[in-house]
Amino acid sequence: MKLEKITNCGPGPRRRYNDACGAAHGLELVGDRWALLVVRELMLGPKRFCDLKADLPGISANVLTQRLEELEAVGILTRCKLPPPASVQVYELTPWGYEAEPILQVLGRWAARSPYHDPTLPLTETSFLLSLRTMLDPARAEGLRLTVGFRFGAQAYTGCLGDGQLAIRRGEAENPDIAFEGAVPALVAAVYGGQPLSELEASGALTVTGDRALAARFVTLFPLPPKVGEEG
Amino acid sequence: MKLEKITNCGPGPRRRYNDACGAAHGLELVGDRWALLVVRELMLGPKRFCDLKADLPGISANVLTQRLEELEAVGILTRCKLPPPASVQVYELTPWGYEAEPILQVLGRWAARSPYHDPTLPLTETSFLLSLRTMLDPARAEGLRLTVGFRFGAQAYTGCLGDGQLAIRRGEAENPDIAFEGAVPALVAAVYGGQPLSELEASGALTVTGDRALAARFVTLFPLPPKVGEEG
DNA sequence: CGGCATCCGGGAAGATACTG
DNA sequence: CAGTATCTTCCCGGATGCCG
Repeated sequence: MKLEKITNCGPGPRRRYNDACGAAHGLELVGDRWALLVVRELMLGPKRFCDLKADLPGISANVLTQRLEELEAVGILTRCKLPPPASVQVYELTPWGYEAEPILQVLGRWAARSPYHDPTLPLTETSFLLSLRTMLDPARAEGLRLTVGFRFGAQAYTGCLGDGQLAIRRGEAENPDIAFEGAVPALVAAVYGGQPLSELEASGALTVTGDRALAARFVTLFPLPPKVGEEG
Repeated sequence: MKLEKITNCGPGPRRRYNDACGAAHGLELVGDRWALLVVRELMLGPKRFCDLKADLPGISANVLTQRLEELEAVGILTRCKLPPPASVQVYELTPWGYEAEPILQVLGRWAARSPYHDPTLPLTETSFLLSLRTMLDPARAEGLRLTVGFRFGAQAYTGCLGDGQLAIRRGEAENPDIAFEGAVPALVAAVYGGQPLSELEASGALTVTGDRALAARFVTLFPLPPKVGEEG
């Protein structure tokens, strides 16, 4: 039963598009419901089944199982065991899987202009950090080099800004120029809501350490595109 | 019943992702089966229902109706009547809808590296011409300015290459530097298969007019990305 | 003929319970 | 924790028919 699934890579003949267009093939690869969001959640590094399930509220275990099988069968991710003593099974994107990030970026940038986009919905740590990479304005970041630490509860991330790009990895920053600690919605308010850092700190939602003027500038580097109908 | 559909824009609550991530919202907008391919087929200008259905082999009339309703409800396309004497109803992308082209490009470029991509499947005129825009290598086109005519049976298209970009519109070219006439697969063979124009002309599959040396250079401007596993 | 509604079968998605 | 089994619901795709 599992062997059958692996041998027919991708959807059955019924669900193929029979179209040489690359975009059509892309939809066969990651166009199934939840598939691209699974890829998104793995974009900052491997995760285990339960964390994926927790970070994709609404997905059911059997659908997640099926998507992971399909994405593995076509070479977008691999199932691997962490070395002892962890020895847990995790799912990790292949190099080609990591190359899917521009899909998330272009789709996200375009959809952010939608009148029906609701930015008040919940956001995972991964998708917030990826959104920073997406929305970073290279012009505003011109000539700026810095290391930034993020801490959301237990998990820490490190961002390195330079050459108009923002690299992000899991783990504590070594000697960050600035660091943020708090929940995702607080950082969203600062970066996308334009709420002053001082207010968020006063309310206890966010803790900022390091060069505070630099932090205030950092959160302005990520302009949202104008909504449809507004000038732009 | 139709009003219900229009008032709940996008999928029902069950099928929403409940995720503020732009990519997730993008999937709610164009993530349904066939939706993005409908957008693709409209990318070079408005089309009528029957032509859409013919250009998307496999889609059924009711699904096409449903996708057109949904895409109209969220503002990606509009249903409009051509002026008399044509007076036919056509579907046309909104300006925001046309801005979805980079999604097709990024998805297509990424999926072209897939080991399972089958370039021998049929390709519509629209998706072939869009693929030229996608795959154009600005470095190879450096300093090149030309007008190119395409004719596939009844329909003609005009391409304008300049500044490392290729603009394409429907209609006969005025004074093209080069022109191709034939079926899509013949042009595919020339551009992506590396088959010499002379061979294709000898077999009668393709007719080339204008500056033949320029035509031979033109078809080399669209390199395919390396497959996964090959260097690149 | 173009556009759309209706009905039906198959299959994918979703929810829940259960197992190694 | 990492899935599997089962059941239900809903969507997709095909066929048919209505109506302008």
